[in-house]
Amino acid sequence: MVQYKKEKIKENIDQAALTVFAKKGYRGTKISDIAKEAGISVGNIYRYYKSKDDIFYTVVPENFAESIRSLLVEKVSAIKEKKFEFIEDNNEFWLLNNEFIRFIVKNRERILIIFHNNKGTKYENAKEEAVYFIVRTVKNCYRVQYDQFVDVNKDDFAMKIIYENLIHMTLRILEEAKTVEEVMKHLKSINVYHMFGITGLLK
Amino acid sequence: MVQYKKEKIKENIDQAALTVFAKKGYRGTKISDIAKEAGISVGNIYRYYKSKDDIFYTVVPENFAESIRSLLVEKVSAIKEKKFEFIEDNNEFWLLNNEFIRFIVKNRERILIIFHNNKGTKYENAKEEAVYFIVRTVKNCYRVQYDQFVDVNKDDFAMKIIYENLIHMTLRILEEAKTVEEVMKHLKSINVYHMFGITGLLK
Amino acid sequence: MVQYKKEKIKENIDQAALTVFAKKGYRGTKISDIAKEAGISVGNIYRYYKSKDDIFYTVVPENFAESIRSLLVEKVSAIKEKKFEFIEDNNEFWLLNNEFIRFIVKNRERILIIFHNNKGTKYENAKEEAVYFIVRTVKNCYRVQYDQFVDVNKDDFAMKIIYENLIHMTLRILEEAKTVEEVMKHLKSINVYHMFGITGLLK
Amino acid sequence: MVQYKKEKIKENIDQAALTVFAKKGYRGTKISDIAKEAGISVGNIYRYYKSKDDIFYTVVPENFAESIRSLLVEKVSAIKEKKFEFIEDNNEFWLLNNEFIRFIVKNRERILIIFHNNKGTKYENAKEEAVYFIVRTVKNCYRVQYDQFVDVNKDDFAMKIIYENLIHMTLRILEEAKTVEEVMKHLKSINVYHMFGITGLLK
DNA sequence: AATGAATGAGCGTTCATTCAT
DNA sequence: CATGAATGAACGCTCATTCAT
Repeated sequence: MVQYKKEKIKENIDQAALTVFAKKGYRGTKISDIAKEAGISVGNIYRYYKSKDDIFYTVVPENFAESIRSLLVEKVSAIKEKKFEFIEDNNEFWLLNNEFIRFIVKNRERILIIFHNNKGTKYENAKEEAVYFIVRTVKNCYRVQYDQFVDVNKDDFAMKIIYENLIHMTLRILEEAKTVEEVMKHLKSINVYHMFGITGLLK
Repeated sequence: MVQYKKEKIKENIDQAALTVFAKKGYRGTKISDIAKEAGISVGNIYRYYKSKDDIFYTVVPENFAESIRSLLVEKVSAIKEKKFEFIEDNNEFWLLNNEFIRFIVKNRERILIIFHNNKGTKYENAKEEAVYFIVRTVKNCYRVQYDQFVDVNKDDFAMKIIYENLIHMTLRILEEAKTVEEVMKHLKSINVYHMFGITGLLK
Repeated sequence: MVQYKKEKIKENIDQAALTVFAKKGYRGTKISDIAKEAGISVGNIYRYYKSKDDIFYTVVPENFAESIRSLLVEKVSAIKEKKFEFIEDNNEFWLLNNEFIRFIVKNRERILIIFHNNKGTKYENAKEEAVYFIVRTVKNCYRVQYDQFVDVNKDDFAMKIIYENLIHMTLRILEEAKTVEEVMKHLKSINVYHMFGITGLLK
Repeated sequence: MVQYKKEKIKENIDQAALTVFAKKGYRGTKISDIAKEAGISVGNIYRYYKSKDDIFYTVVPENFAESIRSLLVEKVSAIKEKKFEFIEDNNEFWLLNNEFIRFIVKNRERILIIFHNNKGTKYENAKEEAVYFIVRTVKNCYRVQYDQFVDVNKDDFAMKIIYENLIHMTLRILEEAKTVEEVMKHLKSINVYHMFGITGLLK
């Protein structure tokens, strides 16, 4: 029972920390903000965590960041198997499957923190690294068109920017859309946009 | 000579401030960071500026932010006059003219600060406002297709995200490309990408 | 209990602030002086007050300064009603009534700060203004003698000095005498001195 | 010639220092204030003086403070020889002789600094000490009346206050009157006031 | 020798962390 | 255990003092 209560408080802190970190960023977040959000005292937080860093890397652990990276690898790799026609009539396209969406919606704060509000943390390069991997995968997937494009335009960097912003758009959707359905709808729109855009560009 | 030297130091501080503010944001920047970057002492900065705010709003003045806004208005409004065919064979398309590019390249840090690293400054809503305006203009430009799309998909938000990211991509290019030529090349790519994407989406 | 403690600390700070401000003046007072006098840490003061100014104008509020001014108006105006004979055999003379003395003794530091140690505060002109008012009142009271004296001696300034120093003597008494009785006794002496002096001068 | 010039600059600094110290007090005075007043550069001041303290105790030397004290001793002691009748028809009374007035007018800033604007300096107790001496002298002079008064009223402190304020009034006159004549005129008034006051009190 | 730009110690203030209750 | 008051290190800024020219 005591154990239960203790666990409950920890969860409150965790959720409060996620909320506040996602809203104000690491540096902009005061311990007192988290305490207020969690409905407990400042001092009590230190019964559960030994520092601001400890809270941060517990609620947004490095292995979660790696999971996201792996998931991205898996999802992006899956593109190879898909055909372009999927875009318009198939919801299974790219990232758009319920399981995945549910996952990112459930972990929206964590993801936003890792890729968006990461000033002062280890994740400052997270977005860059994710993009690097995605672009590499896309290269392999659309090798012919991609190489041709890059060869002709010498613009590997444009690809990087474009995929970085595909991530960015996804994050923005997570930031404002709260339900799986909403997120799904917006993601569909930006994926159509992206597929037409990237296909047109590589043509 | 003394005057020259003094002017030189001020320029050093300005450049150092731009560099550090663009990298660490307003709040993340310590006066000592700027001093170190400028190669002078902390106290000496206060011979040239009377506060951190003074430095910030001198190197990134509000009327510059307004210039950018006006320029965006002008540029985006110009879309109305253009036809889609311009995309592929005409460099005059959208933002792509030398004068404009040279301007944004010259002012890259300033622009990055206003739209990217603006926490704790008056510019916190700059990106949102710019996007709001652009979307409104685009609505008028592509009224029929736009209304149809939003009507069918109820996804005004996707449009907002897409244009926000058009800006974001431009900023990312500015962040990494240093020469007018590079910026121009990358901008062309992402504009082709965007035009195909938006046209495909609204179809 | 906690509430009690908190209130106690605030009172400690207030008293410490009054003591130190009265001794060293506003500018000469460091937050660390107040902290030391109050027996607490520097940072802790900021749990109770948000700035040095906040401390100052809380312990010496502007409306207190106005009360003093009003009280002086009232007391000095009362001179008109009194006759000179009161001097020697009547304690009701001028400022000398228990209620008033008790008030100024209770608020000794505050009064000293307002009229004596006011560099860098809103009260820099408090003494000058009080003197101006008193001289004006006295002029009306002793109009004939006063005009004659000033006319003959062209020495309005001497009157200003004399009343300024009547205030000054009162302040000095407050500075060193701690009890109502002591203050009363000394005030009586200086009032006798003053009445003989001013009467002799105007004769 | 160079020596002459150097001496001239030193005098400028001295005069500037006196002016500014008298106006703003020791702590309120910046080296740059003195430099500006002297019409030279900040750095140059350090060719003539090695610190702010050095300037201060050069322009207001401790032996000058002692001279003033001695002069007061001499002047106050002279009271013994005078009779009360001097008050009204004799300008030689007490401090009122040309030589003395000319001296204090000439050294007005120094005197004001020692007795008035002495926060943060060795002279913080100068006024108190001067008063102590004067009161002691007066005690001897008017021994009979004084002892009687103090005996009856137990108010040694009132005497202290009264003489302190005689000094204070003199200082205020020095502060605002610039010519020997003016100072003389005002001093006469306050001396009449004082003699009537003290005589009345001791009666 | 003169200038005024440069330095850094110190004060006011904030906030992560500790501790008395 | 929980609380929130207390602490002190660190940042923004000022100004006495030093130094390059």
